[in-house]
Amino acid sequence: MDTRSTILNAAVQVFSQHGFRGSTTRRIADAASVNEVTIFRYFGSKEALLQEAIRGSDVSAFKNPLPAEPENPLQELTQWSTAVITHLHARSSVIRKCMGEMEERPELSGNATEAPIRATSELCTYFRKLRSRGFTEQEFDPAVASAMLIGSLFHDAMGRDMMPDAYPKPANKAPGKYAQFILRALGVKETQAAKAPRES
Amino acid sequence: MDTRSTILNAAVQVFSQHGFRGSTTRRIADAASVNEVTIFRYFGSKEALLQEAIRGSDVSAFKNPLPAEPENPLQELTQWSTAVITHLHARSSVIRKCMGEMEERPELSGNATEAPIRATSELCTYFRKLRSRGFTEQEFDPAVASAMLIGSLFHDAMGRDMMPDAYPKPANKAPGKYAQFILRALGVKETQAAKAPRES
DNA sequence: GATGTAAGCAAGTGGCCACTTGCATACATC
DNA sequence: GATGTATGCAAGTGGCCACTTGCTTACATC
Repeated sequence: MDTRSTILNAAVQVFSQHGFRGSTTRRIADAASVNEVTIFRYFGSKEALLQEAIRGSDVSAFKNPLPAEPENPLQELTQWSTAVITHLHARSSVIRKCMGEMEERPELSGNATEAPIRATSELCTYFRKLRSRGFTEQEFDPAVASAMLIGSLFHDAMGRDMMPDAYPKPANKAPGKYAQFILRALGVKETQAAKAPRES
Repeated sequence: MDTRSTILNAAVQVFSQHGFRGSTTRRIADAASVNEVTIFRYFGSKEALLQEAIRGSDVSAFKNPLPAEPENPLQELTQWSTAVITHLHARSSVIRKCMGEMEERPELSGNATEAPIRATSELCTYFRKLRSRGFTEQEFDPAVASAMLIGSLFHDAMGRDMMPDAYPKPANKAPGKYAQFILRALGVKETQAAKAPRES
């Protein structure tokens, strides 16, 4: 890996542990096993380095689309939720730091909102499709359903480490339970969702 | 108000804007309109001041109990959710900072987890009571239901300011919609919940 | 072997920070 | 009027920080 990317990776790692003010150029240099001066030669300033490091990091790069045509809602939604929660949990430190610093330094983590917004709207169209394809038997507001699922996944990914008793166990089954709960509220038939895996 | 509490309040306010490292004693002194030296005379160190300020602040003091005996689930849950979301939203800056700094400085915001844990378990027993009193017509896991409602409220309170389009509108109706959605998944009769307000 | 480039190293600069010290002022209580 | 207490003010100390400068080393390419 070349020096530039080494520094960028180290910067993200240090930032996720210490935040902006705690990410001293010395610490980043040490983490990258690079001379401190090299940082300034490449990026000019700490500000510029961290901006590039975080905006360029994969914090906001979540690519795990829901199927365009729903076939087995429970399975599809469980899989998607699991992917989302895994993604969020793996990045929980950076996300927490970004949330804490966003008001003070919006230019740093400004793009952190893109991913959740996209995920929510993606989920929303999936729910609408469930309805138009006749999977649901209840009236519901897709915006509410998607905000709630995202909220549950987010909350779980951020908080479970600190307060494990506040969430359903075991952790790896939780995404499926959230998905199932949502589908029940939409009136998606249990059988249809439960049987399908055997067919495949 | 006496000098001591003035300083404590100023400390919380500065912390909520700048985090621990950004809360310089000079800034706190200015915010409290007090000489910087006075801070050290009262608290000895910045660390001690912020610890007392945050642990003593009402971040974790949420007192808004659910009724011991459910009568009108939708109304009760809506009211409770509204109170929770209002409380969280009013303190969102401090909460975000605490979340970001908790790993690095657990002694500072260590008690921040108490409130959500208590709220979740309170909610959980309320849901159990709904079931044992025959309000529900579906099987459900109360732990999942409560984690999801808390998650939705938390996510809304933390994120709506930054990405208003990812949440149901209008904001003041959202808590009721979350509550209603949950109750629907539990199979609590719509009529019973919807009519009740007119009876009172 | 000359030249260019990437990186290290040592030292320094000015600024902010937590915290200390010594002294002055105001006020209240005896 | 003396004493104690709460606070302000000015100055300083040592440390860390972002950032700069000047020089050196290592390597690759011509």
